[in-house]
Amino acid sequence: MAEDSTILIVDDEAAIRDVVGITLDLAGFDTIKAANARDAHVSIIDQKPDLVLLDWMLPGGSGIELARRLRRDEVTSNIPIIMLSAKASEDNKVQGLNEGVDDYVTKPFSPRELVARIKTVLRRVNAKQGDGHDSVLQVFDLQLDPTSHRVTIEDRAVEMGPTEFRLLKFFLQNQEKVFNRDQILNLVWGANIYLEERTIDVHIRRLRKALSQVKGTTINYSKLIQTVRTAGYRFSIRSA
Amino acid sequence: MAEDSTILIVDDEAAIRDVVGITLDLAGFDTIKAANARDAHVSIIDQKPDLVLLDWMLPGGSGIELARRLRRDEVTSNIPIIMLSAKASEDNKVQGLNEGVDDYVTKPFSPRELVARIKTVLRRVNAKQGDGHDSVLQVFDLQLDPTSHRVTIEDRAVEMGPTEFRLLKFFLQNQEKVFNRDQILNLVWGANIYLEERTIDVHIRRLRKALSQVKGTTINYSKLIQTVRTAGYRFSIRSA
DNA sequence: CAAGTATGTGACAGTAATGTTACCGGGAAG
DNA sequence: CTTCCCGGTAACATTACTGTCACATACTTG
Repeated sequence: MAEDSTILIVDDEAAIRDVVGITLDLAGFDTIKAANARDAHVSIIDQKPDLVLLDWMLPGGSGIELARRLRRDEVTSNIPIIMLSAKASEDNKVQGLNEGVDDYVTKPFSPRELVARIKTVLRRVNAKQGDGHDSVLQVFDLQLDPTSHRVTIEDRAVEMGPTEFRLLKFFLQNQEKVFNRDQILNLVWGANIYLEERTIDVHIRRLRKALSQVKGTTINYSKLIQTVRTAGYRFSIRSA
Repeated sequence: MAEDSTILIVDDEAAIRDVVGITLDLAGFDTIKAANARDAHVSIIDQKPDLVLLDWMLPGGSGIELARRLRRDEVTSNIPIIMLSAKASEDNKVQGLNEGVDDYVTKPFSPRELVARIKTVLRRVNAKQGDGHDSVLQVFDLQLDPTSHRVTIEDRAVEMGPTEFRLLKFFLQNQEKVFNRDQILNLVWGANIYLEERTIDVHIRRLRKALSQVKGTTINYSKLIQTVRTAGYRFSIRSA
């Protein structure tokens, strides 16, 4: 079995992150950590954990909010979520499960219980979908490898910042479809983040610039990112 | 998008109403205001706002009471509600969400956050209704794809401006029927906008020109847009 | 045919949307 | 602590679209 599954731990308290992290390490899981909803969302988009352990109480944006957002976005909608909470209230529980959360664990919990629940959820999910996971995304001679976090054109490395990487990955996974700035913000940056929409234009510019780095290619890869006036941006291999 | 949505602001403090009102005005929303639950209810019935911003604490009838009432009445039950509150307590939040409230914003909040949340809720609500709305519209070898925001004739791209795109989409959805300029103005440009009716003729011209871009087709697609003298325009396939 | 009305067409200027550059502040790395 | 990198923003530059006009053409009516 995939005991080397990666779990993202989202909690604002470092102590909890550490305790849970150690528990899961001992159980043979890989762990990533995030202290707030924004970082969590970035990590999820970026690293595609196999499961998210999500605290109900998060500063600057509740966990339930993030859960809802993850469910809505088709890229992240199949990542299972287990909610962590100090509250034993049935109301919360019902609310959480309604949001598409896979399970609900109340603090305090025993390590053994937590691990058991994680395994149960993973088994259930894996049974549903035989997953070919982080495969390399490719368009013509452009390759993006989520695992090694690397982009190449005709086997030559393309330098870009983390945000441009996530943006490109998003586009590669959602080609031929126009997204307005609002959608891009929500899907690439994450929920509960409030930025100027023009920020996107700048990152689009940076991404196009990065793709133009590699000279002498048959295809102008920066042209694949198309502006659709008043509508947003689109990644399309149809241009000529 | 329809940024001309109308928002009803319900708060007993005039200062808050003003601040929020200005914020939403700047974001391009229309606003109505109410100082208490009764006025709010009247305004909602009367003007059918697209969304209600509702203060938690209201004199003579709490906001949550109003929210509950709105949900119960079938006429108002699908109007989204965002609760405003000075209380940061999670309990309130959970209770609010259980009452069918769509989102919950605690004071103090940044204008940007408020606007973003409103947009998110509106998008979610709008998405629910119009999901079969995104199918490809086709007439002979002319295709208009709302998702990729693209028009093709025999798989070749047709360039046109945003207004021409909307116009063509409108015609494809309403074929064989004559519309006068007034109707076209209202249905394509939107209500409460005043333009010279002749403006439409110009856009019709531009659309016809765009459709003539693609040469060598069996069908002259620009001919499908027909002038009906003294009556308006009609999109009809009965002529080719 | 002439006059009157409706629509086609090309050009123009204001403006909205996007492209581009530069700067600042925060956080990580050393 | 300093340095460097990066993300977000603002300011400026550029592009593309919109709406209107003026004139041309077509149709209608008497």
